[in-house]
Amino acid sequence: MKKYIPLLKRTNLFSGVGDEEIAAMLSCLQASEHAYRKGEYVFHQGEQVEHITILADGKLCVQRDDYWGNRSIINMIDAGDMFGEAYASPGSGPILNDVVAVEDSRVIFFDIKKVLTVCSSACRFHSMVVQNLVYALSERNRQLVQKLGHMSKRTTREKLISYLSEESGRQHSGTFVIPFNRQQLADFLSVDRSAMSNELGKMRDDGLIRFEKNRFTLLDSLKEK
Amino acid sequence: MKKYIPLLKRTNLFSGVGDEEIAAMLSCLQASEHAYRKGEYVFHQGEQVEHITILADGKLCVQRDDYWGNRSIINMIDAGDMFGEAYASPGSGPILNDVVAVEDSRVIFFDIKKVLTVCSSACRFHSMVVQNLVYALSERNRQLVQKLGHMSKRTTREKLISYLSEESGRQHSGTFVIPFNRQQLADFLSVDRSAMSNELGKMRDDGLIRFEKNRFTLLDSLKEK
DNA sequence: ACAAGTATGTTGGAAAAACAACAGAAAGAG
DNA sequence: CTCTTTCTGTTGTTTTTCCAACATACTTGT
Repeated sequence: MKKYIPLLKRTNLFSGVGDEEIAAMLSCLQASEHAYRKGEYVFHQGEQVEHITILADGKLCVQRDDYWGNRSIINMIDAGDMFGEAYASPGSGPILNDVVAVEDSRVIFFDIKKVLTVCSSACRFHSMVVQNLVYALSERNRQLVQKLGHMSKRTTREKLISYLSEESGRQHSGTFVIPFNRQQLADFLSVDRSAMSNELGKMRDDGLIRFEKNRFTLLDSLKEK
Repeated sequence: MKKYIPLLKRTNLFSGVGDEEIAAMLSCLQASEHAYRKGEYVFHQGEQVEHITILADGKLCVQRDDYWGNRSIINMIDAGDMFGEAYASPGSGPILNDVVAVEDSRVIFFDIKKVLTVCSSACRFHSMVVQNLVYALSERNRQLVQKLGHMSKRTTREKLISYLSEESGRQHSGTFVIPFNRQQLADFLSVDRSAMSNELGKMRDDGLIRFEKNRFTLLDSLKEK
């Protein structure tokens, strides 16, 4: 597990914690790892989650398929991101989504109870981890509210503008890469893929955006809106 | 401020903390209060939030109006609920929503930095409050994901079923009261009010639900879906 | 290089939502 | 109580999305 220390140092959860402390906490928090092939499930909907996890490598998708097969994507998880933290509270109930590997991935698990129970000795940095957890949770919170902002738009075009504008801001550039293919983007925004593809074409014709594959550029005429 | 101790004891944030400790923390966390008339704003969109707050009395609405005047309601806040906690992290940026009193209300403010900085003396229970904060944040998180679940449904009827089913489950009863009037419910689900009203009528005609004013009943024929 | 599979774009018809306008019911103020 | 305002439901029209089917482009494996 020690090979992950450089990675963990750069995560939100262990931000500000030194190498030795992380090494100590790895056992204290009962860290373990597991590899998943593309398409395998890390968590199934309805499952009781008792670990906070960090994605060491690969890419995961938090999604949910309803009874009729309509897929809804909550978000994508990249290397270094934490997930499962929303189930950190006792009595949180089962997870509402599936978490699926969209690339071959390796995941590090931490015992949720150990994280929340400040241990008596050794882990002087434990309280810092708890504080980092607060930060991460509140950030995730704001992300979800932003996503609600996109989804609350009434038309496909408005949803796209809302999402692409946020992504542009987040990446501090008018040109940026999105972590979705077309079907995934449609599932993320809860619209029909073909209709969305159509709308993207119209937006390009209207001189609002440019794109090839996953690289988008917002044009000035869009900002006047 | 001491008059609020009985109320605070029952909040998520101070759960498990005794009267004396709460009294001590009131000054430690620099608690203050403010009253709002119906229609007044507690927070404006774009404002920098530096307090965690608890609603002592009344009812608030977390909402956002876009450029064209379309209103989107994130959630309602009842007495005893906490809000603003998503802005607990430094560098969280400004709040994305308005928080408006929909009834005359009283709000208690706590300095966010004081909550997160464990003080040296006195507050033995401070770390418990931080832990409570983790629980509250993760619960809010799950709530937001549930709301995303409703909004990701494609038709107004599906959104209504999704929301009403959740509310029924939350209140452990097939008959329950929702905290919205029709316009608010429409803004919450991001649909047109008149179309929603229409759909509710059809659902009643189809024998799926009954309702008068804000009291809804889910009928058995709905559960076969 | 080729074939098979996957991703993206395009179209037309069916279904649903948005919008606008209005009528009746309920709530609140004086 | 009466008047005013707000809330809710209804209808018809317009706009948008959904869906299904297909064509083309791109990937991947061999």
